[in-house]
Amino acid sequence: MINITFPDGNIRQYESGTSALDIAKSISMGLANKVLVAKVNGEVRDLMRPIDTDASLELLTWDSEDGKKTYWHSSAHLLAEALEALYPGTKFGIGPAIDAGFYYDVDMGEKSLSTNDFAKIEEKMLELARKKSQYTRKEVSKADAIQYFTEKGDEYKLELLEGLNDGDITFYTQGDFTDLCRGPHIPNTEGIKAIKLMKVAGAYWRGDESRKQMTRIYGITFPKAQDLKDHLTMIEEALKRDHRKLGQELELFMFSEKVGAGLPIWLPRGTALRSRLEDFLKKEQIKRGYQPVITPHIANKKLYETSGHWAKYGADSFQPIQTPREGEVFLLKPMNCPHHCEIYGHRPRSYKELPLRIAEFGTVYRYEQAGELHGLTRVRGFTQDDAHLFCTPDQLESEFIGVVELTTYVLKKMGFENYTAQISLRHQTDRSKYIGSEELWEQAENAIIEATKKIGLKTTIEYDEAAFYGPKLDFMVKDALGRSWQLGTVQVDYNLPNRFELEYIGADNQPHRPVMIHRAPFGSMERFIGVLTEHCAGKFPLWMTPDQVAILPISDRFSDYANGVLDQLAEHDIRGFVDERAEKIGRKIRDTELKRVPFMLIVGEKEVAEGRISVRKQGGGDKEEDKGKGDMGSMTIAEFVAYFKNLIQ
RNA sequence: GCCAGUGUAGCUCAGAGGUAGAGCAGCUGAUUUGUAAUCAGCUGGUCGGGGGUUCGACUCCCUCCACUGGCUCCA
Repeated sequence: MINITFPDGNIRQYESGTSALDIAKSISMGLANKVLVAKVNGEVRDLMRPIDTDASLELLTWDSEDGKKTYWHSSAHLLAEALEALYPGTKFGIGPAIDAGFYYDVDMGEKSLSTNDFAKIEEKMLELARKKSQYTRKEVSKADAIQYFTEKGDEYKLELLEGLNDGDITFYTQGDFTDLCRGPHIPNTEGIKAIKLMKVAGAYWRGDESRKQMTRIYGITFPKAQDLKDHLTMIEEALKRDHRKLGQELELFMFSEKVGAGLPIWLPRGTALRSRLEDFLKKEQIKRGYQPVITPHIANKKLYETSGHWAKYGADSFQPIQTPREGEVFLLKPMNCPHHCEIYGHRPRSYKELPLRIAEFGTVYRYEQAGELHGLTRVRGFTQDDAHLFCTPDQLESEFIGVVELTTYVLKKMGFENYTAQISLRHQTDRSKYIGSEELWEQAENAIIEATKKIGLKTTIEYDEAAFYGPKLDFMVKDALGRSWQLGTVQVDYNLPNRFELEYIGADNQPHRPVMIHRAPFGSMERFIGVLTEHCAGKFPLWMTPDQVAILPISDRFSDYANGVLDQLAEHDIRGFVDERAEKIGRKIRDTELKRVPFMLIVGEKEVAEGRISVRKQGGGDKEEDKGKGDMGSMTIAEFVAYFKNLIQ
């Protein structure tokens, strides 16, 4: 007999060799029907596998992350089975579960798959699912595995096998499809009821651009049709928050083919918003001892030869600017740091003036690949809220911590709670992409790791995400569709001070090399505002929103009174406009709601007579159930100003 | 840059080998209005650019550009 411990601490005895599914059945048939996979001593395993030692057991259903992942991974196998049935000769790469669904990378030879083929594949998958095929696990020797895939002619699986040890190899079979797979899987295909293929994409084999591009098919499945429906509705809702859509509707920014791809143009309302963010940070930086500077948008090529940017990115950048003078070459500024290094180095520096913090809202230009451009979040010309801190090695930690605190403060002030602080380190083995000595890199990496530990910042570690001159601490935030973007960044750099031969005279009267911190709390104004827009669905925090109030006269007889109200509010730094159109009040309210103006002040006969305003708060959006919820009744102007000020703090 | 898709009026979209349509927006007029769309009339498009096939192309083919979703990249 074996002792099985359940998550609630309960212990029950079973015969050795009992499967998790049997155990589930012993508890209730309802559970047995729902359970997808088991967690045995912390390891996720097939339900059918016998348990032969004392163990802790968790029975995972659709409600758990691991349950969903297993279900989706099994769905990927079902997709593969369907593809093999419909397109014989298809070769298979990998087919994992992802955050929402799964994909399979396949090589279909000459066949070019498009979304038009989806219906047919989905139908096939459903047909196969209804056969209730078991997912059966089989341990195979490496030799047998190689033989199987050699006969099948699947070179991708053979390549995957190369990386596996004999004795460690398992096959899973459901229906007519057998796959090399570690598992685990759900018991059978019966529970896969709702299937939707989402998109096709090219994906390089093993993520390597130099290798074959395979066809990646994304899909998602659910146990109930309603779940799929809800999922699709959720995506639709998310698309309404897309900053590209809202940016157009709210007239924040635009693009023009004539100006060029990836070059955002800020409209008046967007500029107002952006300026407010800039002013906020500028003020904060002054408080914290930063000195604003301004540097030009182009610089001599020599500057970037010194910094290393020319060697690293020159060929893939906007190409050099020639002048009438032969041999004279300028580049559009891709980064501000070389300029700031020049500022540091323009005269001898004493340890007494360190840390030196110089800040610039610096606009930079990078030739991002055409397929990469994306609204405001990936552009070719953007403004970094950049600063460079030059300090002694002793000051590094406290400066670093100060910068992290500023960044988290800014994020909080903007209403971002769900960000990840990611330590971006070098590639674990390939060191060819970086400049600088091993020793300096280690120093920089340790500095980041130690400092974040010290302030108790929760971090994740990602390899192969460092800048070419140093490691980074990146603040990652997700957009409406769950895509992750880097906003704020803090980077410790020992390399550029070397390349620019920066020095300070220490207390010992000897020259020393400063350490440099690059940092940008927003990251770039463009990306930040893009992601911010999606987070608040266009309803920006009151203090930064372009128009805070709209004054809506019931008819033009009350225009004078309305304008008087506007003037009075302006005296209290409350900004807005009067809607003097000859429209009904319902119309004015609707238009104002769509513009996401936080407050509507309605004035008519009654208000004029009493010297008051009727206040309506912006509703929850264009939804029926949110309508009519915002009426706050009547106030005096002074009451409204007090209420408003209190909201802003 | 690569794979797949899209491109019709300012916006959202319909249409289609015989020369383009709706709603909203805009303009004009009427309406003076009480918490999410007042009514009427009018204007508006070399159907993304270029090339080809055809008696005829917005429609079919090629190519370029832009955009969308991924991949790779991201100082």
